[in-house]
Amino acid sequence: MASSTQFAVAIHVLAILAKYSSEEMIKSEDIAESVNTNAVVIRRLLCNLQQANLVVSQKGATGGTRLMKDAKEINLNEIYRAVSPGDVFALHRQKPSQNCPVGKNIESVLCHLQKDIDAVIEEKLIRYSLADVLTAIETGKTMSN
Amino acid sequence: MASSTQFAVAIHVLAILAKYSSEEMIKSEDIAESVNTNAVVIRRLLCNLQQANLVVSQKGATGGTRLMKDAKEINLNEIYRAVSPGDVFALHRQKPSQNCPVGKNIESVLCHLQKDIDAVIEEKLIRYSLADVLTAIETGKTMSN
DNA sequence: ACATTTGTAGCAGTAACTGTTACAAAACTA
DNA sequence: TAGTTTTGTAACAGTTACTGCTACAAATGT
Repeated sequence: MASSTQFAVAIHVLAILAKYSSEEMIKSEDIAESVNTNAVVIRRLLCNLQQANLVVSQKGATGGTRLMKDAKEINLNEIYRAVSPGDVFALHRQKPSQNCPVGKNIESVLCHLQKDIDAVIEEKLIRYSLADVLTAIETGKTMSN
Repeated sequence: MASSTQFAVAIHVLAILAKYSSEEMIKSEDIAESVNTNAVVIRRLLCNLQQANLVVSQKGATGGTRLMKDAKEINLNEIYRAVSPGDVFALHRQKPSQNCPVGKNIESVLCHLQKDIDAVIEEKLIRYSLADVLTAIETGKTMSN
């Protein structure tokens, strides 16, 4: 799976904002340096996070980005959904043969399974807050729910 | 995410084998027709399933593939691991800056989170058997654990 | 006016997966 | 033994998605 790094980077970005943005707006350039990527990649990601009402950005000379709410009030599921990394597994590319009893009905079963797995991921992620992540980063202890 | 269809196709293939292979070995060509893809794609997948001891194949004129154990004895986690669809989300491509306190420690936090999510998926999948899938396909009822 | 920063379009490079052809190896049939 | 069938595997083209980059308009403060 050529799965996306967006969720990982989003957590990284938000952790930086949680740690520093209460004092001043943080520039995409500075975030990019910590993440070790291009500033445009960060700005693209920040657009998604803005749409999810997790951060606010401001243009101009003194511009930058800050968290829109307290790190305790942001859970990892919100972040996950904000960057919409798609499903855990993909369904058939080509529609299965409708002549085969199995092919005819498997799609609906797989679709339900997909949602089922998605739900357990959500249940897990919702228990962790951005503040928990920051604590784990600062103390070196693992998160536990 | 360009995620793989392999898990979905694997379930499809195994459901066909569960339904039909007790009577005779099933050819990759016939499976491919139901899945609506090329026979080589199916054979590649069957190789993985063989390595996981889920199916047995035989070359030659009367060859084909059949399940290696009863559909009740195969759970979806075994199938998921057999086709190893990678992780739910990817970690950073480029190593984060080790000069930034967040960048320095985030990788280990994310890695733990990855394993954490992987574990809940496993817990969920392990509760469903291939027989459950076949029942859902044949009755139209959704699987519940 | 000028400098700075976000927002966004557009493109190249990379990586992964699917689909296809081709053919060797194995196993049965006659 | 010769011929047929099927798996196993290599090799390659096409597609898709993501990342990284350049460029520039729009906004904002000095």
